[in-house]
Amino acid sequence: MSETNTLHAAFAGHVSSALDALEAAGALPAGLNRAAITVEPPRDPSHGDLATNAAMVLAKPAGMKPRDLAEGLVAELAKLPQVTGAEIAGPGFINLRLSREAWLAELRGIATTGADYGRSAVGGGTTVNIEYVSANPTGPMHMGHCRGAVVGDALAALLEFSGHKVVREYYVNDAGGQVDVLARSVHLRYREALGEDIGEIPEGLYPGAYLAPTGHRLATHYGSKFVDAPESDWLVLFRKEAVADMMAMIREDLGLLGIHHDIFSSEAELQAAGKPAEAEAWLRERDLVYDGMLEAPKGKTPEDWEPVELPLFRSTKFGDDQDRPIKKSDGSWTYFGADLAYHYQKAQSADALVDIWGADHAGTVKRIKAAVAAMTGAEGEAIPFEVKLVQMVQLLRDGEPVKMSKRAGTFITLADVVREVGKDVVRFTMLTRKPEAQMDFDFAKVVEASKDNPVFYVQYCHARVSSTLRKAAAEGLGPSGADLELLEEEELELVKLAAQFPRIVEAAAAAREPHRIAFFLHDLAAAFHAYWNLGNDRPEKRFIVVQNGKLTGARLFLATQIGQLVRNGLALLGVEAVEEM
RNA sequence: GCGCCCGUAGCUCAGUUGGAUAGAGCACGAGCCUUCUAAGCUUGGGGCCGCAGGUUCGAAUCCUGCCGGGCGCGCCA
Repeated sequence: MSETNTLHAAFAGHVSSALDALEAAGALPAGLNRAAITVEPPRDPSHGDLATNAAMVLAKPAGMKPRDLAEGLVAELAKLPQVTGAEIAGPGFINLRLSREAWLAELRGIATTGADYGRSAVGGGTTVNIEYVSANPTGPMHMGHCRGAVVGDALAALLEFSGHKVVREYYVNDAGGQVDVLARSVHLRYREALGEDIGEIPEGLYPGAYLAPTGHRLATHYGSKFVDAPESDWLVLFRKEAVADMMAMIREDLGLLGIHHDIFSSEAELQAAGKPAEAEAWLRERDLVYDGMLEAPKGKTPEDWEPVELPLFRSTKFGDDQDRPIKKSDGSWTYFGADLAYHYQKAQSADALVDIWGADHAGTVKRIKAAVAAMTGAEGEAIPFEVKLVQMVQLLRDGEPVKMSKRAGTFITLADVVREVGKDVVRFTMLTRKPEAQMDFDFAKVVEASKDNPVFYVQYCHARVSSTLRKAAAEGLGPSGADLELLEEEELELVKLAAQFPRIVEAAAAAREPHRIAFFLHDLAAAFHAYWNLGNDRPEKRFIVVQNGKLTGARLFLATQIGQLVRNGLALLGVEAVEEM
């Protein structure tokens, strides 16, 4: 792993060193908590290139006035060769201006590090397990699964880029009642394959035609031996076979999006291995599971409510609203009972856990967080665990909601959408909104070739760089880092924006928010296009100025690095950059 | 009834995890271009960051309580 010492990272270090110097000189008490100190570009560019709040953050614990502290810091920071201006502003900000050479050096740094620009070691090599998709193995993936799949996958790439080991995991819910339904549905298709007229698929079974091949396969393999056999003879077998086929289909769907998990964990195998039972015993020893009665749900009082004694996990002890059953009255495990053991298993081989769930499961976040806290926090700190909820996507066609009905067979699958608009459009679009906000996916808009469409806008930026380089090559010109001092103010602004990429990546990784990368790319593209447009009216501002080879070389060098940055960002999102449009 | 998410320009949304005078696109207004640097450009107006308190040097951001919208809520997955 190549660690990039980027300009922003360097300045965080410089501020820290300056504080060390003040401490050594006795001008600042030692051992103050510096966690809240930031070094970042101010919103208002007139305030300079970088600003730090260090003086304000430390003033109180140091028992000093912010300005006094700031003066000492300014004196230290002004010694740095890259700093051309350091001043105290507002309530105690320190604003720094950096030399042209400092920015040009960063531009060269992008060229040197290339595809690794933005990569960092902030993750410290810790292992993060990300569980995403985990769609029930009862049919092909539909658009409801798509967003979580993309967000999870982009997050995985982002965390890897930021110095984490990442495990991409899929939890296969192959043990519950819905896979029994699946098995029965397949049994019907099996009979169908043997020539029986099965008529209309009964209510309560999966009607999808995608089950027919499985039925046919079983018919070929087993003949008619299960046609009239009791369910107990075939249920387990049919369940297993059907799940295997469904998972093959789901993997294929995921492959269309470029998504490949490292681990597929089976709920059924987990149960067969006795993991939930182990967890229960462990929890009972600590009085975290007890036999008790659930209260009737409040608000709506169902007539069929009957209190039953069940083994309950004390999730209320960890912030949940109610204790939760881990077993049903028939003795089988609840989803939660198995999921609890599953999370414990994941925690064994990871330093942190992330789950990406659909918003419809929001109600169960507290209990699983409670479970992880209880099971991993028994001795020492509980493992860091986050559940990221992604909101639903509404499909639109020319502004009209696409009507879907599973029964009518008109639901749109993920494969349909990828086929229609392409993997890259799907992936990028899914990241153009923060995950916790609902989003519309309009088939017409996502493929529109206009600046209203962020996918196009960002790709166009990359294509423009490529076409410019092609055109220059035809003129015998190419990028060169030899005369970068010829770059002017407008070009330098572009460099300053580009140089923010590493901190955007770092912040996005820390917040587990890959969509920030997409927004940064859009900003970068906007700045690039704006610069490009200067050349419309002023030919001397174009990238290619034939009569000035040195200037052209410098500008092409800049363009090359912008293109590199777009590729780096898109790579994190799992989107391929295009050479032409 | 309870829980979670959301509420930012007319619309769709960002907002660097507490920073300075809150941003972008669309739409609207005004100019420009008639081109191959093509899938337009420049520029302007537009805000009680849902409301009210609180925390502190400082709040769109954190806390509390309301209002409004969405989702969920039993041993389903």
